[in-house]
Amino acid sequence: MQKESKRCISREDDVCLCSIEGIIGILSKKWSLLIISAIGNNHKLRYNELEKKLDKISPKTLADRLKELENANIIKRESFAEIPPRVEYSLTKEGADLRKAIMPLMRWVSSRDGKLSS
Amino acid sequence: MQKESKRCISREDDVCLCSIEGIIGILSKKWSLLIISAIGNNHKLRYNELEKKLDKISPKTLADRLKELENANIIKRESFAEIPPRVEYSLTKEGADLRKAIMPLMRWVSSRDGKLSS
DNA sequence: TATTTAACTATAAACTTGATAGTTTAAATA
DNA sequence: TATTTAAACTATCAAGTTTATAGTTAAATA
Repeated sequence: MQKESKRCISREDDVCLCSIEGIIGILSKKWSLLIISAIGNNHKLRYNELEKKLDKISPKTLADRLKELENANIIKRESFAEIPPRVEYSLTKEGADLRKAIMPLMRWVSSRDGKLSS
Repeated sequence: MQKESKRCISREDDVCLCSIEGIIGILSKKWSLLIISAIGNNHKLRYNELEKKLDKISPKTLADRLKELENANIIKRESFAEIPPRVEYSLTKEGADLRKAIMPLMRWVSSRDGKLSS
């Protein structure tokens, strides 16, 4: 009861009982939403395909975010023992659900950014 | 054409043409989504009501995010010449649209965090 | 032996966020 | 009269995150 209200954004409305310590803290990091969208839109992506699509991300940040999202069970990493090595990232079931949940946001963002740049 | 593809997450799918330089960069900062949700869920909130609802945010970060969201035309700031001073934050029309776009995400987040903490 | 390529790792600088104390204003209180 | 009170911040420095850039690893090939 009281434990819950501490981490509530609102008591009247149950839209959000989330704390920054949870998954929202990961999604609020720079690049997370774009990484999830990119992988989702392309079904599978390799590390350097992501690097290109996400124009300007640093390799450290990309590697850190991928690990974090993998640990959170949002994305899956598959590596193939080839030379040069090949690693493919895709969304898990949970990641695909999350992607659906962020699509309205991404649409809103692209329509707004579109308006400005057109 | 080429200008667009540089900042595209995907060319096949128009769900996201957004770059981290735009509004997504602001929304990807820590606390932004929770601030927008909190204000939206409560219609209007004062600075220190936000501070309490957003348990653990620092005053600097809250002040910075509020200014940034105000500049981006997501929230509106109204101050009243009283002692002690009163300032109320609410969503603009654009902010309200954004909030609608974020609701599926917030619901997904709270159902997932809920599972973990129950 | 040197080269090639994907997928990172290492490191130091730049930028963002956090913790804590302090500022401002004027009415209410001691 | 001096002190207290309260909201909405600002100032400052420490801590954490992101960037830029160079380097590592592996094995087939020139």
